[in-house]
Amino acid sequence: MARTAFETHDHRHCIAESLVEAERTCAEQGLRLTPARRRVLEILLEEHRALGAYDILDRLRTEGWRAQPPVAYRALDFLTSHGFAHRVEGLNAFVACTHGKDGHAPVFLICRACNRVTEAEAELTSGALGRAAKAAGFRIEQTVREAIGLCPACLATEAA
Amino acid sequence: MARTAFETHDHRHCIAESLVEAERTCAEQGLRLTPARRRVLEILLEEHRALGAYDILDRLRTEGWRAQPPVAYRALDFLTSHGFAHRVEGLNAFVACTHGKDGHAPVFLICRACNRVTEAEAELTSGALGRAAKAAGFRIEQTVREAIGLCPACLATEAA
DNA sequence: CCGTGCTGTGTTATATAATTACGTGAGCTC
DNA sequence: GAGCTCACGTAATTATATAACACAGCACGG
Ligand SMILES: [Zn+2]
Ligand SMILES: [Zn+2]
Ligand SMILES: [Zn+2]
Ligand SMILES: [Zn+2]
Repeated sequence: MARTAFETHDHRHCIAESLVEAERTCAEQGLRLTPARRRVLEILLEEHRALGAYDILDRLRTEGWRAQPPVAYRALDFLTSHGFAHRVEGLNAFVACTHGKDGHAPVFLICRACNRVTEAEAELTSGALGRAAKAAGFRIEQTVREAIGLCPACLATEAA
Repeated sequence: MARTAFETHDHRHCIAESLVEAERTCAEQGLRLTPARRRVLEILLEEHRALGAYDILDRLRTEGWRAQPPVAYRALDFLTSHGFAHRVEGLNAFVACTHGKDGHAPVFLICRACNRVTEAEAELTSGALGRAAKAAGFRIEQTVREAIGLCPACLATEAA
C-alpha cells in the first residue's frame, strides 16, 4: 500500500485498499469499526492531508450526522489508538495512517504550502532522540517526529 | 551551560547563566528583553519543565501582573522566535532553551511521570526525517522531535 | 519643538481545540 | 430477564490561542 502523498497515484485504489485493510484488522482483533468510526476514517483517507477534529465534525454535519465534538474525538481516539490514524502534533490535526501495521514510529513531512502530509517509518529509538535517550538513561515509549517545509510540487511552484 | 534536566546540578547557577546569556544576546542583536519578556523567561527557567501559557499567566497574576493571555503569548512569541525558549508541541507548552545559540534543531525527552524535559541537539536534516525528505524531494525548514517516556529517576521509582 | 512611524503594551472579545458529565440503548452472559 | 459492557447522544465546560483596537514611549527627521 501507501504511495506517498507527494506522488501522483490511483487514489481511489489507495482509499479502498486502506479501508479493506482496516476492516480485516478489526475483524482479526475483535475491534468494532462502527459507522461513525468508519466514516471518520473514510474522511481522513479522502486526502493525504491532516484534518482538525472540527473539520471532520463539519464534514459529518454536512452529511446530516447532527454530531457533537465527542463524536469526532471518540472516533479519532479509536483510530489513533489502534494505528489506523495518527495525530499530527504540530498541526493539532489527524491523518490516516499509510503504513498498515499497528505500533510503528511514524515520521511526517508536512508541506506548509499545500498542507499535504506524507508518512514514513522510523525506529522508536533511532536517531538523535535515541542517542539522547541512551545518554540520559531515558526510556522512550513514544515519539513525535515531524518536519515542516515544502513538498516537491510546491518547491517547483515557488521557483517559478 | 546546560546540564540536562535529569542530572542534579546547581540550578541557581543554571538560571543565572541562562539569563546573562539572554541579556548578552539581546544586547548584541538589538533586541529588547522587556520586563514581561524577562519575567516569563525567568519563570520558564525556574524548573526544567514545560509550562503552558496559562500556567505562566497564573504565575504572573499571583505576582500582581493583572495579565491577560496576550501578555503571555507575546512574551512567548518573542522568546521562541529568538531561540530563548521552545514550544513543546506534544504538550502545547513551552520550555526554556538550554543550548544558547539561536536557530538549532532541538530534540526533547519528556518524562510522562515527573514532567521534566531535557533538550538535546540534532541536525535539521538528519535521521529518519532527513532520509524521508531526501527520498521525497521535500525541503525541511523546521523539525519537531520529541520523545515521551520515563526519565532515569522515574524509571528507578517505578522499578521499586 | 513638532509631527511621524515604529514597537511594545493594556484590554476586550472571540476563535479554536478538547474534555467532562450524565443519560440511553443495543448486545451479550448467565 | 438481571446485570454487564461498550458505544453513542447531548449539553456544558475547560483549555489553548488569536483578533482587534487604543494608546504610550521613543527614535528620527524636519
Ligand atoms: Zn492515496
Ligand atoms: Zn506542497
Ligand atoms: Zn538547571
Ligand atoms: Zn521523570
